[in-house]
Amino acid sequence: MLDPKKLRADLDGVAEQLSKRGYKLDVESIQALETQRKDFQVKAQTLQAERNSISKNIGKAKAQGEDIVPLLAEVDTLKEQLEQAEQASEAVQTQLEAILSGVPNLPHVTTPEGQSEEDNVEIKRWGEPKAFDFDAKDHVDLTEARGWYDNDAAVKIASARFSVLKGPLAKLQRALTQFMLDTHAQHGYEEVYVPYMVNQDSLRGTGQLPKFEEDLYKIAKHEEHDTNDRDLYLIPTAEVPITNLVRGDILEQEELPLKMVGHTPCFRSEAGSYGRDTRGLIRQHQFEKVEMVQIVHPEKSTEALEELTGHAEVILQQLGLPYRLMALCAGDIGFSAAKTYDLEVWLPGQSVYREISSCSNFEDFQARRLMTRFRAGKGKPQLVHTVNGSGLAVGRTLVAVLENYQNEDGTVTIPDALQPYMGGVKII
RNA sequence: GGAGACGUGGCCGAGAGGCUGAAGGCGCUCCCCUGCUAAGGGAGUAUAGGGUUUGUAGCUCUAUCGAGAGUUCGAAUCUCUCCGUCUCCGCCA
Repeated sequence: MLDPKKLRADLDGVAEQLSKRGYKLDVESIQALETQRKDFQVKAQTLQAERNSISKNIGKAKAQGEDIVPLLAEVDTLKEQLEQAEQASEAVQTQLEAILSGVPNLPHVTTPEGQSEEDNVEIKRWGEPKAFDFDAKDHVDLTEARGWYDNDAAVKIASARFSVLKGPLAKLQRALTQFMLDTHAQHGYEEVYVPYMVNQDSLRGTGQLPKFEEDLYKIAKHEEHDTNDRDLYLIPTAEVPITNLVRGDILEQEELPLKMVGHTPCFRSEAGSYGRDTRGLIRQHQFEKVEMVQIVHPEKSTEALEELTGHAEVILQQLGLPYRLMALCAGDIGFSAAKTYDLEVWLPGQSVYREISSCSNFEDFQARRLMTRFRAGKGKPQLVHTVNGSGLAVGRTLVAVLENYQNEDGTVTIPDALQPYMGGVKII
C-alpha cells in the first residue's frame, strides 16, 4: 500500500509515477472521496467528542444525585446525527481503502522504463552456454526415458500440471534444496520452517490479496462442522508466510537486517496461462522453491536487493549454470515491487534463458500493509523495507541441471557442488 | 472430540457499567544523591488515525484491554460469534 499522506500531498506526482508501469490512477475518484472523507471523518469525530463529554457529565451528575434527564435529552438528539456521520465516514473510508489497496507500488528510480517484457534490460551474463556435439534433449525426454518422470501418473492422482518424480530424479531435487539452504545459511540467513497454508491477513500483508485471489488455491471448508471463520489458502510462495512472521511487530533497530530462508512447496492456480509451458516441469501447480527474505532498514534496501540477488547468483555459479541477470522494466515488475531483478538460466533443451529467480525490493509497500516497523533509540516507530527473492526455484533448477549436464548416452553428470548431497554419486 | 479455566501496556498483575488509556510492581530512559559497586530519591515511559501546520515539532480530537458484532447516554467490565492459551480425559504422527 502506498502512503495515504503522500497520495494526498502529491496525487498528480504519484499518478505520474504509476503511469510508468502502465497503471492509470483514478485521480478524480480519489480526490472526490478524499474531500468527503475529510468532511465526514471530522464531523463524526466531533460528534463523538460531544457525546463522550455529555456521557461523562451524566456520570458526574448521577454521582452527585443531580437530575440527569436534561442531559439524556441532549445526548438523545446527538445520537441520530452521530450514527449517520459514523456510517457515512466509514462508507467513504471503505471505498477509499478499496481503491488504495488495489494501487501498485511506485517504481524505483533505477527501474528501467518500458511497458513489457521486451523492455527489460540485460545487466550481465555469466557462463557460456555449452556447445553440445549431439542434439541436446529437453528434461522431459531425458527423464521419461529412464522412468524417472511420470506425467500420466500425476494426472491420474491429481491433474495436469503436477508431476511425479522417481528415483535419482526425486533425490536430485532434494539434494538441490539442501544445497541451497546450506549455502544461504552460510550467508547469514536463518532457516525457517513455516505453514504451507495462510490466512487472508497474511496474503493482504504481502499484497496477493485483494487483487490476485484467482491465482491462489483456497481451502474448501467442511460445511457441517467447520465453525472457523478463517479462510485458508495454499501459499503461492514462501514469501507470504516468512514475511508475515514480522507482521505487526516493532523491531529494535539493532535487530535489522533480519535475514531468513525457507524451503516450501508453492501452489499456483496458473489461471490465464492455459496454453503455456504445458510440457514438463517448467510451469506447475505445485513446485518447490527456496526463498530468501530480508527485513531491512529503509536506507539499506537498495543495497540489500543487490546483496540478495548476489546470493541467488551464487547458487547458479556453484552449480555451473549459465545465466543472465535482467532488470525488469516498470511495466513488467510485480504489483508490490519497486524494483525487480530476474535471473534467467540457460536451458539447452529449448535454447532459451528461462526465469529461475525473481528478486525484489518492496521498499515500505509491504511493510505498511504488514505494519512492520522498527524503532531507532527512543524515536517513533518507522516502517521497515522488505526485500526477497527465490534462491532458487528448485523445480526449474532441476530442469537446468538435467539439460545442462546431460551426456550423449542420456546420463546426467552431477555438478561437483551437489555430489555430497547425492551420496557422492557423480553421474545418474 | 468431551469437561473446565482464562486472554488487560515491553513483562507481571489489579479492575467486575461512569471520575480508567487503564492502580501497583518489574524492566527501560533521564535527573539527583552516594569515592567505585550496591542501595536510595525524583521525573518520564503504548500504538494508529484525523484536525491544525511548511513540518514526521507543538496543541487537540478519535479509536484501541485477543478479534468482530451487539446492549447502553456511557463498556476492559454485560450479551453473542469467532480466534487463541492452559488443565484433565479421549484420540493421534
